Amino acid sequence: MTRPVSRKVTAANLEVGEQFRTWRKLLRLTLQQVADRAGISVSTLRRIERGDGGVSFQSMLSTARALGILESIVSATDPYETSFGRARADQILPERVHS
Amino acid sequence: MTRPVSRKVTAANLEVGEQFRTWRKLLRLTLQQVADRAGISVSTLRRIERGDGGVSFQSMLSTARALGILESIVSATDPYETSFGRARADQILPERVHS
DNA sequence: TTATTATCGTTCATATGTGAACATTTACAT
DNA sequence: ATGTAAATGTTCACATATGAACGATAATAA
Repeated sequence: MTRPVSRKVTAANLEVGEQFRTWRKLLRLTLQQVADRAGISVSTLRRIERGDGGVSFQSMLSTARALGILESIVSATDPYETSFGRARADQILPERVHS
Repeated sequence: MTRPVSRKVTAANLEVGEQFRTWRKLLRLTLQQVADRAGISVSTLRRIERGDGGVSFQSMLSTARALGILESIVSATDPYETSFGRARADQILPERVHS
């Protein structure tokens, strides 16, 4: 990444990290337990919760799965979940691109 | 990442990549345009859309911001957006951890 | 208190993501 | 059909994420 990361992105990264930590606490799991379930190291999980930029998206998704919120993330990026996406899709896209 | 990534995570990664691409098409933007707005290279953006594992979370968030769906992702991971999170939070957590 | 566990903050070697450049193929408009 | 822009798929040097190990601190229980 050549260009410095925008503040909004940094803030989002930080917030997601805190939310992951909150999820873990709600589930009464330790860093070790979640790391094991996610298949990542405790080091990386701590980086995630710290909002440390640069953690791989895979590690994030694996952690999300370990916390039971993977589907939630996937739906959040689905254009067809928004009125804008549904409205524009019919005009622009020939057909649904994803299932 | 020592342990192989789970199939569900791989599928999620793939799906998010497709969705990002759909968003870009809906907005009638080229790879170059989105990459510029996100502050990442076209190479990385292509890896994202391809669902190529291992792209940094920062790059994903930067791209999400360029597509206008950053907030959507952040709320997707918010425990307080779920009934479970709200219900358990009062019992377990002393106070809200994040704003 | 003491013991036990969890979390934190380092450092370091290794693995891997990143950006750039190139040629090639596809898509789109005229 | 022809020309132009976009997308693709390599390769490569460089930057950086990853996992492990260490000690220190904090939290929890006995």
